[in-house]
Amino acid sequence: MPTTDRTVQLRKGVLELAILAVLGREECYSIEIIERLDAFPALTATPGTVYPLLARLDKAGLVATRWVEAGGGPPRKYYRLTRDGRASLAEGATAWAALSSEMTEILGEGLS
Amino acid sequence: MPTTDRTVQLRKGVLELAILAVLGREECYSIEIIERLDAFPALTATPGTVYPLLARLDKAGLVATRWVEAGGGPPRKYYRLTRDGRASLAEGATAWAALSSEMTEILGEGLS
DNA sequence: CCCAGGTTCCTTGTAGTGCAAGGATCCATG
DNA sequence: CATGGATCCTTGCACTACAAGGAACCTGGG
Repeated sequence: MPTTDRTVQLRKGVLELAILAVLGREECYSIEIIERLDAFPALTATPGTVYPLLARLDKAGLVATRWVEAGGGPPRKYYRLTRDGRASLAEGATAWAALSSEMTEILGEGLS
Repeated sequence: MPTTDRTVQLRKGVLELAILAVLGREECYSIEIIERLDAFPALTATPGTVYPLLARLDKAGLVATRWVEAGGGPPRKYYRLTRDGRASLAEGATAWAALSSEMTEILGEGLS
């Protein structure tokens, strides 16, 4: 699915939550995160989107990082959730559930 | 539910679709739209958000407007969906369904 | 007659987000 | 040593949500 203008707008603010979810499962470095997201067509993101977002999460204390040497390339910066990050993920999942359920309802009414 | 920073971000781009859905059910004027949205806590919007959004929809040809005299106040500007607006609502509903299903999946994986 | 208040419309300025484009660094290989 | 791949990051633009505030219209009381 191409990145239409609509999906661009729909995804605003959602990517942060998606990235927290990816990191909730496993510690990852940036390009790994991008690849995991790429498995979900509606959540595909480019480095230009992901890097600033990770920097924001780091600054906010939701993720922590460590450098890991990698054979055949520069070291990789691994990101993992902090305690605050896990709490934020849980909160976000709740907020998402509410939004999702209300959108389903209003869309059901409107499409009649 | 207060308008936390998270819900603000989650809603980006979603309000347009919600408004199209409201208008899909019935022709409304601005304040009526705001009231309908207010019935959904995660979708509450202020006039400062809704007016520019309606202007964008009008400019894009997704809605059409007409003035209706109202006793006890200034005339009301009623908005209704155009054919393009209905098509956009249908497209948006599809995009939303995809996003929603993928978010549910990735959140399920991440919250383990 | 007029002004106070409710209803409706709209604009402006700020902060936050997604993204394309491009640049910098490190390592292995030829 | 130069080329290429992998990894990291920054900059600038367009778009969105929102708070704050302003303008026009009508009714009803003094």
